[in-house]
Amino acid sequence: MLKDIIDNNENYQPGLSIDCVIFGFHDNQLKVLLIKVERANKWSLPGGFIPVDQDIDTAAITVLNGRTGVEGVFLRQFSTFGKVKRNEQHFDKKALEYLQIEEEKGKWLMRRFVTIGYYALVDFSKILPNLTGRHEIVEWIDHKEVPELILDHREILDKALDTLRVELNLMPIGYNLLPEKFTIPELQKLYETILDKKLDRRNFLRKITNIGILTKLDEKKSNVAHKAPNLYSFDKEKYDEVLKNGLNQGW
Amino acid sequence: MLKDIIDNNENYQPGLSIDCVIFGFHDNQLKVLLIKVERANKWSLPGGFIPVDQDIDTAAITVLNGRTGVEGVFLRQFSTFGKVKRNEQHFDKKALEYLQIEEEKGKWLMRRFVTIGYYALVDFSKILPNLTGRHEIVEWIDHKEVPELILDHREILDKALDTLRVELNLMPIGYNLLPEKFTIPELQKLYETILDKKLDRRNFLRKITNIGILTKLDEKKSNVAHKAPNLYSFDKEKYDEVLKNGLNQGW
DNA sequence: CCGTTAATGTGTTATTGTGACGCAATGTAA
DNA sequence: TTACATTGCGTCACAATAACACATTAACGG
Repeated sequence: MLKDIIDNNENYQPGLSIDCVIFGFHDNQLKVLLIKVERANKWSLPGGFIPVDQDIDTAAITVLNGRTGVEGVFLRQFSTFGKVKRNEQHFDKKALEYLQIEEEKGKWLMRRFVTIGYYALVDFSKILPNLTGRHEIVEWIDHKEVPELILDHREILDKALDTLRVELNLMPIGYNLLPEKFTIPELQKLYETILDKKLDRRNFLRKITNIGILTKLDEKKSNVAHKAPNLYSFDKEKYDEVLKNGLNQGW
Repeated sequence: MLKDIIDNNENYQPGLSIDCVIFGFHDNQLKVLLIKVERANKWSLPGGFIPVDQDIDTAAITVLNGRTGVEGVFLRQFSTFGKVKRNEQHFDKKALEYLQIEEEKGKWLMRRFVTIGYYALVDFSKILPNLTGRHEIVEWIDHKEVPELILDHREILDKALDTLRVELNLMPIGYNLLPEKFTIPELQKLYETILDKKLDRRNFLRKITNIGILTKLDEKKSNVAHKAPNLYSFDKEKYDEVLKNGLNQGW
């Protein structure tokens, strides 16, 4: 796969790549989709290169799709990373040998790569991790327990999380991370997890319902301990409206 | 200049550039620094290429510095633009001929360029426009009267302005756009101009002073019609604190 | 079968923030 | 001196928010 790209490197944007931070929510944890290639001992963000005949946004969708299979999800460019030494010594001679890439062609990989960071919000329940079979492991990992990552991927992940926290105040986020039907406590847990702080149940309910994007369903969650919470869904139409205009007006 | 870069194109990041949207405030107008090269009939944002041995943020500072001469100003990356056709047919044969660039070397320029957008907030009074002398015109232009721009520079400018409007709600902006001493009405005009809407004088005063980043000086503006307004300055220390923590907490 | 337990749903109150506006103070110009 | 535009300060009603009290529900253990 990588070899194919290198061998036809004139078909790809040189010195430029895309890395995706894919967020999901499960078991009251904010998870990140990470991959590990067979030979490596560090994890990395799913990423890819940019065909010269594709918009960068399209290339990002391709990367996301290749890993998750889902379409039409929330995907947003958040920052571009280009420190001089960010991928220095990442592909050394040994690595090139292993990948069966000729030294001459390998030079394409050795230069400084600038990478464009995208973050995605996906419905955890709709994603099959490890759909691979190729020489890599794909796994959802709690954002608080992310192991050492290659290159500057840790920095990229942190920046994505920062951006997500800011955006949480500007737009309704839950829609993309939760299944169609969900409970208010679940939504609150999501907010608490992202913001890493406790919120008051009752005030949260009032605030979130006042936005006017939730539809209370005539249905309760079953098979739960204690009182069964009511189910809600997002009102897509009003949701899109709020998404367009933003939440906080400020001035 | 451009010829030098092309002739030594192996020293620059291929297919990647930087464009800066430089904002200034003067005469109650939000101005943008634009340039026009001699032969062209359209204006463009100041931009440049990225030396392979420079961080992209450093390269952006270089671009800004080359145009304005100021240092240590607010400069922030806001988005990266990479549509396939964004610079199609920008450098045609005629242009290359005019620039005395060989056709072979010119190919470096002909591919799709991805550009990283930065926006800067500078103190208008400290900038000398048209410090050039080279074959280009540098000019401050009211953001409401920006003429047709090359490529997708209009889109880049619009996005910068959108970002600025959002950031205005998240952090204190005025510090970078106004001279050291300023009046509340001036600051209000700045906000009104950026947001393109009228604000109530009295509520604005209350809100802006409550942030706690302004120091009321024992000095009034002189030589003005009507009542002389008081002068203020930013309390750098508190300003930095607020800048770090943000304004609106949200949740 | 019933009381315990740990959740959810609903309501109350005090405080703060915001929008809309009144009015006096100030300095320029006629 | 007066008219006038602009600044500075204050008031009021209302909305938003934080903190908290209490009733309701359903599983579970005895």
